[in-house]
Order: sequence, then C-alpha cells, then structure tokens
Amino acid sequence: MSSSINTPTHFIRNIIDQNKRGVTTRFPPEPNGYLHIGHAKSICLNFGLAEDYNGRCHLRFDDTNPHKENAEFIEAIKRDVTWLGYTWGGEPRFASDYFEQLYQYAVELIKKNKAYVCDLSAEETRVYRGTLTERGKDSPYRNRSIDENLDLFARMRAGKFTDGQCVLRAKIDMAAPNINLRDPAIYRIRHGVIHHQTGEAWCMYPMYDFTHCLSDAIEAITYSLCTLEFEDHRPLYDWFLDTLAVPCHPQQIEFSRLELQYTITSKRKLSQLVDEGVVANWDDPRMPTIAGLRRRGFTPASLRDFCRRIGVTKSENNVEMSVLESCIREDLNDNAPRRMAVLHPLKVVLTNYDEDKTEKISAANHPQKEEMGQRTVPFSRELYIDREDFREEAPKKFKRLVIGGEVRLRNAYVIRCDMVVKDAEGEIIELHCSYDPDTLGKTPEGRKVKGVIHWVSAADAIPAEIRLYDRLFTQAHPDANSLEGNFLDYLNPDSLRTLTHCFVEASLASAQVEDHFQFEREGYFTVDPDHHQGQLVFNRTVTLRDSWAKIEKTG
RNA sequence: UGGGGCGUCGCCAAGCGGUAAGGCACAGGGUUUUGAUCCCUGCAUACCCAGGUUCGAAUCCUGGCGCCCCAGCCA
Repeated sequence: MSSSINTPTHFIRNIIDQNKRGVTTRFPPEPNGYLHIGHAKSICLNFGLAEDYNGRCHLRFDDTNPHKENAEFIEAIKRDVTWLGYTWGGEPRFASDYFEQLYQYAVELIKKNKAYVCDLSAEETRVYRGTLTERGKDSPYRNRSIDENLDLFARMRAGKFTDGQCVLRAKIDMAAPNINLRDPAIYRIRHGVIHHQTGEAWCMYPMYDFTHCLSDAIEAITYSLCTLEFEDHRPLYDWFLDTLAVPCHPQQIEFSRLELQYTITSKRKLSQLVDEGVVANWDDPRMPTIAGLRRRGFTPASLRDFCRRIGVTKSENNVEMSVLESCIREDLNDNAPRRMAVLHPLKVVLTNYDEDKTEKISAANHPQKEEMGQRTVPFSRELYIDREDFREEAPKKFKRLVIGGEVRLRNAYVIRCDMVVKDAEGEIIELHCSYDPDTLGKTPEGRKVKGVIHWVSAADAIPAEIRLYDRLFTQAHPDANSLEGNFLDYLNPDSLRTLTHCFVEASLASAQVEDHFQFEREGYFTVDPDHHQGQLVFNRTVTLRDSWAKIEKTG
C-alpha cells in the first residue's frame, strides 16, 4: 500500500496505514494570491498521498471571502498545480458550490438551538469574547427563540440588514478555554461584492470554520490535512460535524508549515511585495511563488523532490535554502544540456590563428551522458572569455589565465597569454594570446595545463541579457517577531543584477522559453519569457557549487 | 495550572523499551578538457534538563525548562 523506497514515511502515512479506510484528500487554497513553496508542500502531500494510496485529491477553492479573491488567482492556482504535475479529475470544486447546502446546515443548527443571530457589533463581540485568561460572557442575544432566529437568519439572507448589523453565531460555550469555541461567527453580511463564482446571489457569506468541515464532509474527504495553526480549530471542526446530520466525518490532521530561510511565505506579505513594486510581479524570479520559481528555472521534479526531502512532521520545519538548491542542481545536472556563455566578456585575439578561418568544433551536450548528443560551436581568431578568468596578479592556487600562462579553452585548444592590451585608463581591453594547434582533443606534449575556461567566438556569439538572482532578504527570518522593524527593511539590494552585455554561443539562438541549460562553469540558466528574437534573456536559476569561491575567500 | 502544540547533529529527519538511519551543510582525499559532476572518508558515547521504572530508556513515569500558535464579522 504505502511508501516506495523513495517516499519516506511520516506520521500521517502511519495514521492512514492504521486506519485502512481509503484516501480522499483535498487541496483547499483561497484564491487571494499566488501559490508559494509552502503550498507546494501541501500540494505534494495531499496529491501525493492520493496517488500512493490509489485515492483522490480534490482541488477545492475556499472562496468564502469574495472581497479578497478573484478569477486571476483561480487560473494561476490551477496552472501551478498542473505544472507541478498533479491532476484533480474533472472540474475544480468551490466551497461556493455548497453555499445553498451550507445555508440549510445553518438552518439545521438554528433548529437544534445551536446557533443564533447576534446583534452585537464587532467591537462589542470582542469585549464579550473575553481574553486568553478570562472567560467570555454570553451575548444578550444568545437566548433568542428558535423561531426568531429562523426569521432573522432568513432576513439576513434576504438582505434586510446592513453589513455588520448582525451575524449568525454557533451557540457553544462562552467560557470555553479554547477561544475558538466561544460562540464563533459562522455567517457575516457583505453587501455589494460581486463574488467571482456566485455573482450577486448572496449578501452574506459563511466563515471558514463552518464552511471547511462541511465542504469536506460533502465531498467525502477522509483526511483533511492542514497546518498547525488550525489545531485549535479542530474541536470546532468536529463540533459542527458532530452536531449536524452529515454524511461522514473526515479526520483533520495538522502538520507544520514550511519555513524557508531568507524568504517569506506569508501571502499577505507576498502581496505587499507585488503591490508596492518591490518585485515586478507574482512571478518575479525572486519570489518563492510557484510561478516565480518556474520563471527562475526550477523544475516540477525538483520541487517535488524538495517536498519529499523536507518531510512532514509537527515540529518546526525551518529549512535552509541549500536544500532547495541541492534539489534543482541534482535535477539539472542530470538533464540540462551544457552550453557556453560569457557573462563579463573580455576579448582574446589569437595572434597565430588565421584571420579568415572558422572551425566547427564539436562539443558534448553532457559530459557523462553521450546520448544527449553533440552540437558544433564555431571557433575563430577572436574570442570572448570571462574577465574573471584572467588575472594580472593571481594567487598561487589560481589556475586560470595569467600573463605567460597557459589554459585550456573548453572543448578547444590550449592557449597562452602573451600580452595585455589596456586603454588610457589602464583598463584591460583585450588579451593577445597564441594557441597551440596540436591540442585539440589531446593533452599537450610535455606539460600539464590545469585550468579550463569557457569562451565564445566573437564573430558568432549572440548578445544576450542575463539576470543574476540572489536571495530576496538578507536575514534568515525576515518576518520573525523578534526582529525590529518591518520585513521590508531586510530586502537584499543585490537580489537582482542584470547583465546586458553578455555573449552566448550561437546554438542558443533557437532556445525556447523555459528551456534549461547549464552554462558551463557558471550555473544553471533558463530562458525568460521576455526572451524574443533580437533580445535573448536568460535567468540564472542557481550557480554551480563553487569550491574555488571558498578557497579564495578563506585564502 | 487559559487552551493547544513542539523539543534527536548547524538545518531537515528516521526511531515507537534492546543499545542513535538518511538528506542538506561542513571537512578531508581520489577521478576529471566544467575549481562542476562522480567516487571514497569523517561528522550526536548522545537524543532540552532532573529524577524514577527496567537487566536495558531517545523511546515508559514524574517534575521542571525552552520555543511556537490562539483573543478577525480572514483563511
């Protein structure tokens, strides 16, 4: 039944294994923003469980607060779940599909003397609720008759009251130590909002606690998985289902939400980044949204692997960025074809190479996977290499190009630097080198050349824009309560560096949006949607692991 | 004694009374026309603390301590 070798077990699987009652789960996003990496954890859990246990997982929009929701988010959410590799069978569901049934359940609650219409204002309600340590006190409207409540509730629906004039409340226990049980509101009045699904059919909307458990029951969900902050709501979840005549009673199980270091996963704050223009949009490659990660160059497989690696528990899930990076590197190392691209071009002239000559050099698309084939790269007298690969004064361990030194041009010849050409300001503008014609595909005679650098032929190279991304925040926990100030104070000013004068090898002319490549020695890159003929744009997904950077840093 | 939850390596995480899996990170070494990949090796006498039960405890009991969540007519 459960777990293959690569799906580690966890406490929820253990519960399912013990229960042996089939698996129907649901992923219930509210369409008030884009899905983020934390949702990916929930998606992989819910859809993954359904897959592994031969069950079903419903995509259900929790759309009970139309004021904050819209159709654009619905489409984005469907796209992201699909992109991650999951299907929900048929049409997505909406909590709003059940509004009429929910209304009838509310009537049933009133008839059972378990709900009442309360005229207290929001502020008064707060006072009556008590505090964490002091019990609340009963609303003066708590003992209205069933008939009066039935009439009032019908008039709420009919639009006879204004926003906030009254609410329907569950009648539970104002002295309950769990605040959620102190007669929670279950319907509130909202005039004038056009609901994206139901239009103007309703002027009042059910609250989450009432809606969620009943929607689960209506859909015959067996396991209703949610995050830890809903643990306190479970007694309420169970109370509604125990009090009402429902077809089944799903089991709510809570797990800890994902915290990814150096980013945020609060929809409110992500919205703020978009609204205030801190990032370009929800799919900005710096965003931890699924759309952002996709545009950054993450693959569905890498995200699923990430969710598998981080596990599912009830303890704090405070994950280092290195885990995510490891996942995407592992996927792309296997699957991304290699290419050469020069980010900071420095011209090299091979003084002993014929001026009119161009060779077609064959280069492997993957050093370990022959089946990925070869492509040809043009080689000529004038090339570009990266400025970082040449040093006038180099530390002893530097094994790239230095004056008088030799280096291997990846896939091509060994060259020696003979002369440095500088402009009036002393800036290096080009290097004069000579190549050894006897080193194509073979090691040179009598000497060892340790360094290998990448290059592109100047005449054939295609100009490109390359966008380098770094973490969005400078603090591991930018929204931690203990940190002074606003999370916006910890924005990383270097989270995006745009390089507009890069050169990539000719074969990249045909690259398509979302294609993945390894630019050798630089990292993994993907084609940005801004990419078009005449303007190639690549996003750096992640750098290669770089032990040289460590050596240089520590000396 | 407001309620709920959590505490196993720097970060995740197995473990469910029989003597601490694994991943990431980190540190060494080997191969290499990517300082990449790959391959070895190392990395908790110790499981928040203190008592107790037991031949035996991370696992059971008792008492502490620490951290997280809850006072929306948000979800």
